[in-house]
Amino acid sequence: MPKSKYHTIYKDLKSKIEIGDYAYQELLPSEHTLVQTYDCSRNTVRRAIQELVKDGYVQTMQGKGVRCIFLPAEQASYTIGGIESFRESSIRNHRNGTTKVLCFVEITADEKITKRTGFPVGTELYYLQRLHYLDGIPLIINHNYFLKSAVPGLTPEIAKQSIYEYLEDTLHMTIVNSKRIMTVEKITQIDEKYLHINADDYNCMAVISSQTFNSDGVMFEFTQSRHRPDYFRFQDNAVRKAPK
Amino acid sequence: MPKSKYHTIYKDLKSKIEIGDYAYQELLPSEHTLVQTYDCSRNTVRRAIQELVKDGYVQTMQGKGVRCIFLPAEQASYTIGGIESFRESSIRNHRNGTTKVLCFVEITADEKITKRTGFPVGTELYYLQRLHYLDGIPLIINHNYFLKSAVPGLTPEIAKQSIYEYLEDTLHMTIVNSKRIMTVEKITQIDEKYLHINADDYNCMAVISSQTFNSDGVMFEFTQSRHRPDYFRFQDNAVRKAPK
DNA sequence: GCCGATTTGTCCGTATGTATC
DNA sequence: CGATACATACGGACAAATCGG
Repeated sequence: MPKSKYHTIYKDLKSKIEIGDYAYQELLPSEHTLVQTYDCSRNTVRRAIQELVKDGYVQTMQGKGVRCIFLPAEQASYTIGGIESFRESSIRNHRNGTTKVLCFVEITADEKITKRTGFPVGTELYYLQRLHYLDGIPLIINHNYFLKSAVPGLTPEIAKQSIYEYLEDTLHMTIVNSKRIMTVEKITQIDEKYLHINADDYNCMAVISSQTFNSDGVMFEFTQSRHRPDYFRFQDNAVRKAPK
Repeated sequence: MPKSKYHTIYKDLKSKIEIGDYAYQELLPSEHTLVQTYDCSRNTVRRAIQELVKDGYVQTMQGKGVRCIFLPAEQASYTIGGIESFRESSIRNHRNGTTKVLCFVEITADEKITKRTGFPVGTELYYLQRLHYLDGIPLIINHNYFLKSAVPGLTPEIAKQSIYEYLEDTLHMTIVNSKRIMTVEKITQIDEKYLHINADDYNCMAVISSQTFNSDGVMFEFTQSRHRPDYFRFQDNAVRKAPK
């Protein structure tokens, strides 16, 4: 939705890089040049470049310039990265994603749930189990805990489509950030049953546990995503901070 | 190393949050107030806050303020996150890390290596296998490929200590960013042998493949890190971008 | 509902520092 | 050494969202 100037420039540069207008290892035009190109201040150009750095598209070098380090990813497998709904990443990867709701109940957080999710004891929650298929193959089992007060009117029908679409488009919630922990865990009987994995083949799952916050600073979701290991691929770009 | 004003403010606010001066869900002082506190411009304060957002420490809300969303992590297990050497993360987690060099050879990239690492065919490389112990337990096997021309004078002795220390302190290289892909892969005989894992117990490993760039825009390292699944824990904070 | 005060978001122009060539 | 390029910092202006009266 951001139609700000810096965001426009960011998108323009990003697409130019993806198209190949700026090749791998090539220098982008200098900030001064970009200021003239986009008729804006240097701060605005710098902000756009900053976003590209975060994406791992370019690298700034004081005194030298801004170098493109974008390499088109091998889209062989299904990749995930930022905060995305299953539906969004399906579309981005040009796949056909569908969802089956295995379980949809209202629960109240007890000690055990509190320990796992971080919701205080007594909090009213929706608990869902959902199975995500990609091109007909069951890949992911999600265990979602949603804060009932923040996500009113959730139904199994919505859960079958896209909950994030409902939150953002209907409830006008803004999803902001997500703390995630990735681990590898033993396969469970539920995993085995729904994902059709042979434990002789793989006896582990890739697990992403996440706490997600909205723009009111409320943690409204805790989710444990259990991924079939042979289809799991998580991409990331990290920027080094000088130690100390 | 950065002794800039915004970095000083960033560190100060960060430590205040970690100490608990600003509690979970509490609002930080307004930008205007912070400007007076630190005697600087608003831009400088905003930049410091921006860093805290990236760290997942705070959340900004237009018209409301800046909310602290920092929760002290359960440091039960060994967590990794940003670009860090094994030595650095050992220290951060208050553990005793040691390294054993299993293999140290000079090789030239062939088709197979090129496909895996992204180094062009014919590139001269150091190839290392290293085993990392934490408190005496073998946890990680690293397969490192270093660009020989960018990392001259590397020795097994250095590899036993910290390669990043050598790169940064001795060669004065600046490590900038790292593209990482996390997957789950089947355990190999090498893994089994050195990490003492029983394949009946876990037959998978958490694998992080990374391409790392220095400030010259040169990809000087490709590494595959294979982690014992029962000790693997990767932390992350993602910021949602509006879809489209 | 309106209005004004507060707070963050965007954008501009300028000046100075630092690194590269 | 000077020219170029990015990094830091300042101050000001207006927009957008929020909140209280």
